Amino acid sequence: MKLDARQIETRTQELYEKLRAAGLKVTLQRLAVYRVLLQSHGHLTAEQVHQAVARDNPALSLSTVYNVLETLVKIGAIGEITTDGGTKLFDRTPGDHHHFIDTETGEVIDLDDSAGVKLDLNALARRGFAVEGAKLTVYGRRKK
Amino acid sequence: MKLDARQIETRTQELYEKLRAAGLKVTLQRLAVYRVLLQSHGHLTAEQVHQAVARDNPALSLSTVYNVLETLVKIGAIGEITTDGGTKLFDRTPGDHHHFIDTETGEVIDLDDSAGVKLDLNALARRGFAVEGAKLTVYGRRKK
DNA sequence: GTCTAATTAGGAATAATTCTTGATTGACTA
DNA sequence: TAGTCAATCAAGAATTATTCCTAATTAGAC
Ligand SMILES: [Mn+2]
Ligand SMILES: [Mn+2]
Ligand SMILES: [Zn+2]
Ligand SMILES: [Zn+2]
Repeated sequence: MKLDARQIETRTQELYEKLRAAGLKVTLQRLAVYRVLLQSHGHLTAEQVHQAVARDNPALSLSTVYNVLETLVKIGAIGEITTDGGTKLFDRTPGDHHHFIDTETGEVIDLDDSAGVKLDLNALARRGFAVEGAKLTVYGRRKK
Repeated sequence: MKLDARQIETRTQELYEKLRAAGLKVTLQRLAVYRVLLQSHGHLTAEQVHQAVARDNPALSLSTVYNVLETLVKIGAIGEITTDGGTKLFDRTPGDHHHFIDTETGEVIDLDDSAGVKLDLNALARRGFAVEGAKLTVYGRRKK
């Protein structure tokens, strides 16, 4: 699912705020990398980000992409997930949320609250596990 | 949680059967690597397996450890998980199951059925997702 | 015991990520 | 608006986990 123009605008404003709040500079490189993620389907490798960024901005180096992505993760502007194969993906959406991975296409889809995943970890707490967070990955095929 | 001697014996028999069923040879290296995992707390990196194996078997090379682990995964004798940091861990227990990761110690603990995790994915199916499997990772601290 | 395909040891190759360093620049100041 | 400087960036080297390659060894069939 792609974001519409309005959502991208809102998220871009948020980036300015988060950078300022962290005392970091607003640079062309940070904006470019962030926008690539916002405009994507949601989950990209560093290399994919670099390629997409390079279309408009061929001078932006891969190590800068890594640098910027790390910074954006640190200030909570984006997220980061690691798939079973070990591939690291940068995630348009920060914060804990669940994923569906299509076993045929490899596509990664966010499962937000409306997706209807019911997860109850209360019994864990009663057994001495202090739960701080949880990540679920569902595998299968998306029909139609 | 470590396995007791009886469980290790049973699992070792299973390895013989799985290797035979797959038409593969029973080698000293395969037995040694498998036993290290059975005797561990459950989840080890390839390097940790190599170090543990090297105590009794210093000639067993790291590339053989990788080879053997891959074979054991392929025949379903062990499992493989990738943590959020990207670390690949080989898992004494094959098949889909959930994990708890202690955010303080890094320890990985299996959550079997008795742990009381309740997961309901039926609503997903109604929304066009054909579920084949699911992996949950819970983060937090184990008390006491 | 012989034979042969499977397996192993050792090292080279690969690939993703991180590190290092000198050049560049965003943002504050006057 | 220009000066200043710490923050940031580009480029490439280094690192590290994993995979690949190949000649020597060996399990298991006969
Ligand atoms: Mn997401
Ligand atoms: Mn397990
Ligand atoms: Zn996501
Ligand atoms: Zn496990």
